[in-house]
Amino acid sequence: MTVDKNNLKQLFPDLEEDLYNEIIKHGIIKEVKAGDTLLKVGQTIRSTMLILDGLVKLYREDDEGKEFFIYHLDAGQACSLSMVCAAKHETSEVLAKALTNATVLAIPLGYMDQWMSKYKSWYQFVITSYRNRFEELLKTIDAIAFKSMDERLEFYLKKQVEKLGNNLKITHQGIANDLNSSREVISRLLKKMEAKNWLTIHRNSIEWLKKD
Amino acid sequence: MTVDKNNLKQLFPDLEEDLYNEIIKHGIIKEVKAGDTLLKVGQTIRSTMLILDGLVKLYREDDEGKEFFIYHLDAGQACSLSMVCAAKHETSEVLAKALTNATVLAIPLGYMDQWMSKYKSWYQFVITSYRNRFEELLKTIDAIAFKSMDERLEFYLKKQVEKLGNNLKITHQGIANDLNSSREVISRLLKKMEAKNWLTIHRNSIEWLKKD
DNA sequence: ATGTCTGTGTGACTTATATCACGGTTGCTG
DNA sequence: CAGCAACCGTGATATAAGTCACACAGACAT
Repeated sequence: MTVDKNNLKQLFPDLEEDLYNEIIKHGIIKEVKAGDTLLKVGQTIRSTMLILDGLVKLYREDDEGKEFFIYHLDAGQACSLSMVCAAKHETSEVLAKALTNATVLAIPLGYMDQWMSKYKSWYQFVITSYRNRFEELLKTIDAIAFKSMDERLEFYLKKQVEKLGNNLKITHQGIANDLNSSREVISRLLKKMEAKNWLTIHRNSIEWLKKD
Repeated sequence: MTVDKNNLKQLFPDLEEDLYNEIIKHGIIKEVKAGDTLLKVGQTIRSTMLILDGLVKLYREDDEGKEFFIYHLDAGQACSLSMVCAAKHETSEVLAKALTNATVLAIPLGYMDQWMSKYKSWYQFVITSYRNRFEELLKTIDAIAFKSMDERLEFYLKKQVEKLGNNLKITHQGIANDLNSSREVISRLLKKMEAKNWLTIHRNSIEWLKKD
């Protein structure tokens, strides 16, 4: 995949003309396959990443390697963490995995700083990015602090449907991992939701029916 | 309380000379009393806040008004959320309360933008602030996603001790609220910790003994 | 078709946490 | 001092979630 200016404008509107040119000039395109790890916990970050295509999943990892899903990044978004870490030459605190084949644009960290003072739109973009990620994190906290498993499951499925469509190719075990629960619990809860006609369960997939 | 440059330099090192002058010139000092609310959920934010003195507690609120503690801000820190919200004229997502009497410096949001491109040190400060808050949030997520109540309580008490000293003036109910648990549970867990000589329980206060 | 692997369904059980219902203590206030 | 309110301790019980054990079903290779 290649990037041209129109392409960029669609994904990242409201940037300055010159900035698009710079991005095209200095950004390094990377293609990753579904399932690939984009960012490991503890990895030093040398560039900011803009998602051009595909869907990326962010996880938090615990000591024993259990992966807790925190949020998605999709085309037109930036990995705020990579921004902030990059700016301080620090290491990653999260795990990022491509859920689908994806294309990302890596911006070497030098430009990040430079553009920040040179282009007001870049500064706006970074700040907005941050705010959005922060909000996602707060929503995640709400879910685990205040909600029970069935509500969290509903919330989770809705997020998936929003990004991936009504037909989710996912296993019960996969959901359990993302929510840091266990397969049996998820299976039983899904059963209840099926009884309420919110969804239908198939092998290796779930079809979401509920509207609102 | 008033601010002079030396004062500022101690609290916020590594900023440019001119920037200190601007901060003093344009910042508005606000004194708040212990227990006061600095920021309500849903409130529109018009300025960025720098904490000059005292300790502020940040909460996330649920639909029924339950308050879940997320992190502290103390002197020398900035409310990142106020920064990001300010930049977009948006409303607050969190609740901030002064735990002690506190002094904050409000920077009208216009300067926030201006300084961002004018002073590299300001940009660095904002980004660093962000990163730190983000990390706190991730730690909070770790705690609730992966840990059990006793571990969370320990983690919580340690954070309090770090900020407030070994003698915590707090009730069991207060802790329960912060952790979104119930008084009885906290009482019982504290009992166990007392048996392990980690702390001693007094009426209205807890004395932390554990070293490491 | 046979075996094997992965995904799913389900009952029985354990455990952590929440809730209920008390009773006791401290300390303030009229 | 009486009375009240806030704080704390504790047993009984309820509930949600996690764990264990096992059975079964579809997919796929040999």
